[in-house]
Amino acid sequence: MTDFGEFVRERREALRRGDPGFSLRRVAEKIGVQPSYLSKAERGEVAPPSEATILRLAGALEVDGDVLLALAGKVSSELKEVIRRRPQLFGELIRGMRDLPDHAVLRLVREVRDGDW
Amino acid sequence: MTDFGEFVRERREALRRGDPGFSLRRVAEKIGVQPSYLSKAERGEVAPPSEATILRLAGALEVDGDVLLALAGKVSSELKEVIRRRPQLFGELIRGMRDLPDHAVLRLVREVRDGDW
DNA sequence: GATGGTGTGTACTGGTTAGTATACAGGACA
DNA sequence: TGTCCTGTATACTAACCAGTACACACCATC
Repeated sequence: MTDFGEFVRERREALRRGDPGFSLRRVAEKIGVQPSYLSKAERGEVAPPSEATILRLAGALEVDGDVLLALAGKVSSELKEVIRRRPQLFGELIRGMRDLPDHAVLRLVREVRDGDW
Repeated sequence: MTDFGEFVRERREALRRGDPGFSLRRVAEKIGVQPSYLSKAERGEVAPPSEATILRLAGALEVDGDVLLALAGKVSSELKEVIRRRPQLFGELIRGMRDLPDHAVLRLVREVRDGDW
């Protein structure tokens, strides 16, 4: 699960090349944690932060929240909430899509988005 | 979140009307927990059990695992795993389906099931 | 009236989560 | 040379999680 840390560090350093405001300390301050904690999280020395902290971090680093959560081995509680409301429906749907290729999933995404419901 | 407990108790008592093997003690034994713990879980005095225990309980009571997990405020880690693999795709899909009526979701379920991929 | 079943109350626990607080060493630059 | 910034090491913690262990009181019924 240290993909999370690697990703964050690389993303932050990349941003920092263009803006010194992305030092570890400044980002830590922006998202409201101790610099030592962010340091350890980036190096995978501690488990990834909580969902709330990850989402603030995603905001600060301008990356997709769901992606950063996934790298941390988590799923947004917003998505879980949707599933929890209709568990059998979403359970079957998601299990059914497990092995579908990306393009097939994407087709459904679009079908839903441009929904003719 | 005591819907979980109520549901379990009612389901168990219903089953017990036809089969005395569904006493609290016997079910607890079957799923491998202490009777006092199952008692408290049924009355909502403790938080719902872990995912693994809930799934064994669902098996013992012959109910859908996803449904019982949902009543416990959880989502199967199997489903989370599917989402975690393609977070942006599934993130958008699920968010997009949040407010769709059941029949629309069901249509997609069928579309996936009878997949013409 | 003991035995065996039922559910429940009380007390405790080891491990995990999500961090804080503080001190430290190295480099830039004035 | 001092001071300011960088990242990191060390030590600690309050709250929560997922239970266990055991004793208790209440019924049946033999």
